Amino acid sequence: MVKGKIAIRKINCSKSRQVTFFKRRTGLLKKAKELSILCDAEIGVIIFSCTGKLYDYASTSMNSVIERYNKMKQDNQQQSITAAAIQFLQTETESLNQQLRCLQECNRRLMGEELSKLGLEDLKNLENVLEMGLKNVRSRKDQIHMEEMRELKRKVDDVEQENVQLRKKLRVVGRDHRESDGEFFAETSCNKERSKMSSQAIPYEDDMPERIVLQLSLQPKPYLLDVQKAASG
Amino acid sequence: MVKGKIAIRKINCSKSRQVTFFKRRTGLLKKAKELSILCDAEIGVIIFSCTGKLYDYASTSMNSVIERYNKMKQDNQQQSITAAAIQFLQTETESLNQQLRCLQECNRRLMGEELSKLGLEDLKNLENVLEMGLKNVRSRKDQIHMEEMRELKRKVDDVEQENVQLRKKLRVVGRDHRESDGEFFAETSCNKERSKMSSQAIPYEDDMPERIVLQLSLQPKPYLLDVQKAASG
DNA sequence: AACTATTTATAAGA
DNA sequence: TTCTTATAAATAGTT
Repeated sequence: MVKGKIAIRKINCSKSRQVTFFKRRTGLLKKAKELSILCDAEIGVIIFSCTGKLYDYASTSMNSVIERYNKMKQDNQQQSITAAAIQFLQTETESLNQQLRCLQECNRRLMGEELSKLGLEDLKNLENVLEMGLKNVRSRKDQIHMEEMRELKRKVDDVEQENVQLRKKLRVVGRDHRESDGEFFAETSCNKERSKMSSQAIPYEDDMPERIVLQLSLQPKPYLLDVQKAASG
Repeated sequence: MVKGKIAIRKINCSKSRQVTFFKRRTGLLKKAKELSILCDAEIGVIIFSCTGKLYDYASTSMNSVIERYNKMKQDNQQQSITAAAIQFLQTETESLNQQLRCLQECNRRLMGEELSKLGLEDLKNLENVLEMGLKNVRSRKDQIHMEEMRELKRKVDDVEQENVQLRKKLRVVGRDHRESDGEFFAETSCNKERSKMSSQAIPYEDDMPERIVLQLSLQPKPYLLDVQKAASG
């Protein structure tokens, strides 16, 4: 615009660009200031250089300007969306806390705690639920025992089969080599015992723990503490 | 500043101020645009006229400019705080959901569901917890029964006391009035029966429900659905 | 950063 | 608001 006007397009020469940026930036901010004073306007100017440096001017304060701008643009993201997000998250958090408290109460009752507020009808229901749960747990436990037994029985059978085969082979080899020991191929008492065991169920070993511990490994304590904190906070 | 330069102070004449505002505002926005293009800068200009009208320019978008500005000013309210709030709430929500899932799993197991993943050791613990819970529930039930019984017994005693008093009074009144019926004051068979009952425990009426309903009134279904939704969303 | 030739911006008036 | 015009300001290119 002076001494030969320039085209308004990005200045390629980095050095010139830097100088022009300095001059025009100064000019722009000066003009902004003058306008705000002359016309009693609230003005904010934000400039980021291509190197990322920030230059700004605000007649009042940038926060005031931005806030006013956001207020004016009702459909604005900057505020409306974040406000909505906060609202949503707050509601969700509240609801989750409520749900947690409810579940916790339920849990405690299932563990036989805090029963004083319950009426007879509730207690009867609770008793039924617990009985059913206990039945299921025991049933599942028995199932696991049965499976383990089946597995063991299968193994014993396998080993016995192998035993029979080995004995046959030994007999053949022994005949070829003219054995001298007549006892060699007789069944040992140990073998007799095993073959008896394999033909009937292995007895159920009921190793119940000494006394009840009211802390399930599936519900660790630290977790419960966190819940308490979150619910009260 | 032409045809006689002006001082940079608020223009008193409303008309002039308005005209100057128009001219300079146009100029400022033009300069801002040119600077952004020439020097590849990100620029945002926000102008509020003294009448409250908004004029703005942003080389990219005002949200982008404001966001970048806020990011640069770490100590800013506009975003840092809301961003932190959102961050916090999101973390909290996540944690609460996690806790809910955990508690739900625990709850289901206490109700004898989803046991397939548990090992023998877990099942034993669970069984113990359920036994203990059941014991507590039954104990509480008995306690309530006992209280009710005590209450009833007390009432019976009271009524009997009253009865005795009434009988005494009647005897006095009867004597005064020369009664003719000798049977009048004898104990009735009903009275005899009652006095016997009051001196011993009322039999425990075990009205167990027909069959188990796996839904506790203290854990309503709609609530569980909500939890599922929240956990999966 | 300073100089200066010019272009721009714009105050005042219409 | 827009146009005109005289003139102040801004600034591109150079030193």
